[in-house]
Amino acid sequence: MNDSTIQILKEILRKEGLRYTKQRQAVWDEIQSSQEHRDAEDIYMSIRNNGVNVSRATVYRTIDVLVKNRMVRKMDVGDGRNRYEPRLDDAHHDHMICIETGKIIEFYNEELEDLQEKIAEEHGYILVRHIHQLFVKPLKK
Amino acid sequence: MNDSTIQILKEILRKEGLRYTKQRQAVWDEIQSSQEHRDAEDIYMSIRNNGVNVSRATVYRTIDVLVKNRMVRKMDVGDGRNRYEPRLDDAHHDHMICIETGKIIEFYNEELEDLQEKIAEEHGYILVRHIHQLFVKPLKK
DNA sequence: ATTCGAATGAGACTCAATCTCAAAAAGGGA
DNA sequence: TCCCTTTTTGAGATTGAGTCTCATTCGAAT
Repeated sequence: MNDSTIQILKEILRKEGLRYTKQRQAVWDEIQSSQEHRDAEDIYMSIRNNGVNVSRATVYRTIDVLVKNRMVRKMDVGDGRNRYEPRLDDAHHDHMICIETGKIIEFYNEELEDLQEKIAEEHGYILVRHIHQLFVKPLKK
Repeated sequence: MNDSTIQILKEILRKEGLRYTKQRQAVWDEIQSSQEHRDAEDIYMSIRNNGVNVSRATVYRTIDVLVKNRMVRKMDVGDGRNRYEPRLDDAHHDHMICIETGKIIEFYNEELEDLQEKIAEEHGYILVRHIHQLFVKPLKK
């Protein structure tokens, strides 16, 4: 779809020693087409509905490559199905999940990020990545 | 094993309208017997090795009750198998997981706790619970 | 165009967790 | 204690997300 991200994808595949295929392009196009937090099945079905033949195996395999190369963020919401969202070059954020409506709200807090690195260091470690989800409910009744 | 926690278990079951059985006691005894972060299979096998007949179904069902009643903490370490640890009345803590050794380190940081509540409130929500895992690697080479 | 290693896809497989339902056990009441 | 009703249990079947297999197809370098 978008010309510049096609180049980014090609670059990543080249760097990984992988070939550029229409299936890999289709997976990235599909994830990139929406800012929502979608599961693999949803992504798989959407690609098929767009007329591109692809298998679940390829969807999963491609997502792994995209996650590794920071084009896609993988998030575990605790219901057994991972969700994926495009990263592009946007800033890191965490998620807040409303336990009443299921709504997922993104947030970013610099202080929180710094604090986590500090805590890891205090224990003799360096922070590689983190999982952070706040399960919340609406304030006002 | 411990007399006072038997009463706590009985009280919870009564409150939930559930019967007190030796299987439920055995599951709680087993989880309570160690501070480690164990998976369901491990807990199941240990109970059987102690001579109590119990099924996986019962282990899972009982754990759900214990988690709901805050006697057990369920944690998702991202490898597909949930881990469980006794809560008793001990303070809340989060986890740091070393990606090189698999070691799980517990930590607690007041500032971090406060900050999370503040963030939820800023978005019009009240914090119910949270998932927070830091994936780290050793600092020194 | 040829070549050959990489990629794909259909479906088998894995494995944690859940479900089924007949049989066993708990907890009252008498 | 024995009865009776309801809950609990357990063996094994099932589910479902994700992974693996391997024969076939495809990409791209020459």
